[in-house]
Amino acid sequence: MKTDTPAAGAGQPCATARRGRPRSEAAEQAIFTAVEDLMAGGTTLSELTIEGIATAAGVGKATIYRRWPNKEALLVDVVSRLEVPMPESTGGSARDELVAMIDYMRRRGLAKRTRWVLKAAFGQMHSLPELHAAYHDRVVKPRREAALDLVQRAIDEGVLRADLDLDLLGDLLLGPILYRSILWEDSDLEDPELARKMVDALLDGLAPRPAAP
Amino acid sequence: MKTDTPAAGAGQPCATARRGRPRSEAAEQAIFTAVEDLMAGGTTLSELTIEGIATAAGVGKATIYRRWPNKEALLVDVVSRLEVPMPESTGGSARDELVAMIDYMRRRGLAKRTRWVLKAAFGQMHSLPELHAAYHDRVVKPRREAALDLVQRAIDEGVLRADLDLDLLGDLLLGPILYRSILWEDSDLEDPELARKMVDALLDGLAPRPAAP
Amino acid sequence: MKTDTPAAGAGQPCATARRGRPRSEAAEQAIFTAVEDLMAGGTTLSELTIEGIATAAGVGKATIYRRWPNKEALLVDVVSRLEVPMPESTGGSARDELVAMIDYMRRRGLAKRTRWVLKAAFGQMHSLPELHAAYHDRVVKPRREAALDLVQRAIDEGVLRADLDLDLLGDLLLGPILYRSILWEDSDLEDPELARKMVDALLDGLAPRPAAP
Amino acid sequence: MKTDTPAAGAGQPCATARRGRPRSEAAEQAIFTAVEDLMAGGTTLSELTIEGIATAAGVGKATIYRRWPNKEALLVDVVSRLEVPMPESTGGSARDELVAMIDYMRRRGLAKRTRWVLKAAFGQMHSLPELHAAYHDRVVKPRREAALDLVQRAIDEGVLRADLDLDLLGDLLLGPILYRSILWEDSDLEDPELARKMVDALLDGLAPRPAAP
DNA sequence: CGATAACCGAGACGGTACGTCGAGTCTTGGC
DNA sequence: GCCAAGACTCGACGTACCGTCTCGGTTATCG
Repeated sequence: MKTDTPAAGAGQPCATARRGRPRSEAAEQAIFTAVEDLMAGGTTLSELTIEGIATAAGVGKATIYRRWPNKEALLVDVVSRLEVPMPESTGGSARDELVAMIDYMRRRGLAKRTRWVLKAAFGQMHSLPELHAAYHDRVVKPRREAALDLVQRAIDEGVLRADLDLDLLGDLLLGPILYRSILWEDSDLEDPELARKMVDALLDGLAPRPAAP
Repeated sequence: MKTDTPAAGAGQPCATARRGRPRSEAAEQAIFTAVEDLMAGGTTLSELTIEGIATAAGVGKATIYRRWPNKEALLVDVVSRLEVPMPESTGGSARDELVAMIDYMRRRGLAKRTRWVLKAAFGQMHSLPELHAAYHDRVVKPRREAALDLVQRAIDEGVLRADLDLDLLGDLLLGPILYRSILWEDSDLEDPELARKMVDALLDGLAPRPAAP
Repeated sequence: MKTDTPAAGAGQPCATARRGRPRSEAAEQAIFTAVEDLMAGGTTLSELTIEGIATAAGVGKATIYRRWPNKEALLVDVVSRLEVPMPESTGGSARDELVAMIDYMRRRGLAKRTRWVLKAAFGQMHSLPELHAAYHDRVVKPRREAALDLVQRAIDEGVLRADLDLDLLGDLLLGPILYRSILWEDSDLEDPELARKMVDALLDGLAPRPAAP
Repeated sequence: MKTDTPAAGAGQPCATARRGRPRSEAAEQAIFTAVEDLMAGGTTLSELTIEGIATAAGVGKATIYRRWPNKEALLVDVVSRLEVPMPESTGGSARDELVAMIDYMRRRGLAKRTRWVLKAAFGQMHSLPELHAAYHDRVVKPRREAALDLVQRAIDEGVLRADLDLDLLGDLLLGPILYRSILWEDSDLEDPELARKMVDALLDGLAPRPAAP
């Protein structure tokens, strides 16, 4: 997803020639890099200051405030940038793709560079409703829709039951892995078979099966 | 959970009578009430200042700092006070108790006065690492242990499969409801049958069953 | 006083035709007018910003900086432009011309459009040392020289005593009216006879004369 | 003149016990000293920043802003503090006292530590009308009144003519020395006989006297 | 019962970061 | 090469809180 102007989700190409010096692409890049470096370097969110970012990026504070109204808005964009796209459909079976999607989320939760983003996304976001909404629109909703599309396909292919609510199915499948990603430590995500185990268990059911006849 | 002395988990009973004026119980109560009121009134964690709390409580700042070393410590206590205990075991079937536990979490997510705690716990708390850790130790972990005890009992009773990892079972059962509590809107929790539907679906499995022979 | 090129006292006539678009006379005029309007409108020197001038003049900041290196230099030119020349010698008696000179200063102190210059000259300019120095060289000094020339002529004509220091005489004559112009309110300058009264009193002496024999 | 609270000219002793920690006398002193040191050390008024003062005084910015609303207000107080009282009446002849008063102003204009104050007083003051008024009330007016009292006494003693306007006499006597103090360089004030010369010239008159019969 | 000690509210203290504004410079597209 | 517009870095502005520290005053226990 390309987003020319970082602040607005729906960037209008702005055919009418804008006047004045254009915003520096380099400065923007430097700001993003500075935030990522600081966070990757152990700075906590509450220690992360605009002044610190500006200094680290070699940029004036005004250059930051020209682009984002406050720290949170900047973080939303940093987060959006870091969120890598979900894997394309492999064309495999719906069951395999469910495993792939959950495994992608597991790996996303492990990625060192983006892990703090995930935590922050479910964190600071709530402080600023409109920004939380923006993040929701740009990151959460598309993913959930993709996930629900996949769930629907699984139903169509007979991999999932058709008698259950679509939302319920989605939450039952995604809730556990997201819960682990956000709340628990990395160690809980390290098992490479985790996604498959989850799908297997969910599809087969958690109750013991009577012995097959 | 004992919380006699608010400052620390391990309160010294202080049998040796201390001299001087004792700390005012009323001031303490006013502080707690002020924080709860502010948070319930829409204040976010990052907007919540010690000065604001002191003013709202009609209390001097020093009176707060005399009891807690910093904002995080105060919040840990506020949160601990609000978290109501999980329901006692009803002695019913393990399946019913699983439903009861999940339903308790659903209702907890709906409770107006404490909802901010839940959201903050998974959200804003990440920016206050000590608060997050303390909350985890004092609230999350005991509950998870209680939940896992229940899961183990369900396994023993033959309600849940014995061939699955205990942690995995816990996450598959609790992840979806917590995910909904934290991330989505209240409307997603309003269905009183939600807990039962989840347990039914999880136990029976999400895959279609072949027609019974 | 020549002020052909506004940027510096010593303007190069630039006979060699310079290439490119010539500087806009209109822009320059707009800048001068904007400064005068702003100052006449109550803006103080410290409130007077280059950005404000540029906006008021409908001009880019660079257009200002292309002509003057800084705010002080611009103000020197604005002030120089406003200072109207002293009246030519009327060829009358030295005493009449002294009265005329002092009366000119009185009227100058009353002129609405330029009064701020006078106040600023003795006041706010001290905070902008270069402006103050330049104003001194280009406005104050020539006038003082003209005044001292007149004083010398008065001595030669026997109107003023020859046994006094020239500078002292100048200050005794000019000090009072300038003092009033700068420090006191306009009302103190409204008496049209003020200049004559001053000269009469100064020449006759402030001490009572013994009754003429 | 003692002024307990520096901000207000007419300090009410505040019999009603004020609560909270009282303002630090030491901090106030440090601020005054810092300003005086900076100015004496060559800092110009426009280079004088609140942050610089705070740093030099080892004081937080808020401690300054708690006392004065802005830089100018602070300067008014600094200036008022530095203005030394006029010399007491010596009981000598009115003519000698006139000389003494003018000589006091000459020396004041020479005093290194306070010279900048004089310049600033007639400078920045105009920018902020109400502060200019305050300075006028607390410094200028009392002095002018003292001067006019002296002039009146001189009239009564027959040292000055009775047929001239009191204000006019005051300006003719004080204008020249103030004019020199404010506008010209130090060199013009160095002659220790200057005050006497001025009074002599003014009283005797600037016009040549016919030879006494 | 008076001394002593720890509490209380209020609010000033030295700091740090905030978000804004202006200075003086640079970079667009257009004339 | 000038023009308007507006971005750039830099640094000061005045505000808000932090966590600490006096103030005058209150309420306990101890001697």
